[in-house]
Amino acid sequence: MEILDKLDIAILKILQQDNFTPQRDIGQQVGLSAAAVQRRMKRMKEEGIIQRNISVVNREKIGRPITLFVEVIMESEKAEYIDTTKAIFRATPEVQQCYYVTGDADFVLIIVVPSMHDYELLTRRIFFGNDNIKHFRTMVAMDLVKVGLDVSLDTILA
Amino acid sequence: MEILDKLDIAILKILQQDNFTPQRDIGQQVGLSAAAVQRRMKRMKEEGIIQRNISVVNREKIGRPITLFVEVIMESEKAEYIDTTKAIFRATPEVQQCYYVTGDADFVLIIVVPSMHDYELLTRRIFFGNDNIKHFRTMVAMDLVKVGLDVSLDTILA
DNA sequence: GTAACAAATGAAACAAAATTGCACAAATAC
DNA sequence: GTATTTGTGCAATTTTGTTTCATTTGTTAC
Repeated sequence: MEILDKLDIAILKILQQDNFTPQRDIGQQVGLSAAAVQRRMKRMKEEGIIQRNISVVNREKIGRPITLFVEVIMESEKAEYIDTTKAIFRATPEVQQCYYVTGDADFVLIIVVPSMHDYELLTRRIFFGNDNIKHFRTMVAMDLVKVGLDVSLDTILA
Repeated sequence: MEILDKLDIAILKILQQDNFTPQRDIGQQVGLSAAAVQRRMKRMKEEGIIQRNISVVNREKIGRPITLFVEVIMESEKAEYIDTTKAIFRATPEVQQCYYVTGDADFVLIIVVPSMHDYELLTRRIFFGNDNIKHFRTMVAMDLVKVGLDVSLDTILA
């Protein structure tokens, strides 16, 4: 099976909000037994529909209050250089998210650091230390209006 | 208590990767009993250090393969207009993330949709339908190089 | 229509994990 | 020094997750 039915989606909606919800409670909400919920969760995990199960840590409370947006423009878009740069971003813990994009920029990064000073040091390491980077443009987040990895599950028919 | 010690951080590191790890296993890895792990998890949850516990759903597998970056520039930065716009973005399920930023743009959005056509329809609703939006600039993600909400916990002393 | 089959389910038994109570040890306050 | 607070491990208890199995549901073949 590869397709999701309404029950799967109802389960995912709950797990996307709180994956510590007991299977019994989920079952009650969606109209299934706990065993059925458990089997569906297992299947969706195996099929990769549920990618990960994680705790989200509050960045402010642990001393990383600065969130930054960075657009990176490369000198050359040769696959080799791009791949090297991807690997660097992937390996840098302060880079929370990295997207390779079309449009005005080549990469878009979300960076989380303790202070602007730390960001400055980071730029020296990962931007100025990389000859293939032509230019980068930084924006500082003032308000984390909405942060999550939720996917809207409303209009799914599949 | 408000401060995190080394054990808390070790626990968070594990939970950030996989919050289904049994407390017993966590305890073994960090050198605590399961009960102690459980108490620390409870405390961190209550203090908001652990913000949420969630499942991450694979966007491709459920028919939402398009990820977009949008920079939004407002006509006016009056608090009233900004707040209204924040509320709209917050309430739009396709808007997965929204940051209010300084710099060239006012908002940065990450949007997840089934197709470019759906994006076009969305832009009509949330951008063209909003007089306070002067301009927006879209970039299309070709590769989700790194996606997560992880916060680097390496250099914490606190 | 009905027989045969496959897939998914619920209930119950079972296993594993989380939670709580309690006594004790370390650190802090007085 | 003693009292107090805080955190701990262990063990008992409770809750949750997992497996088993008989039944139901839905489908296909005849």
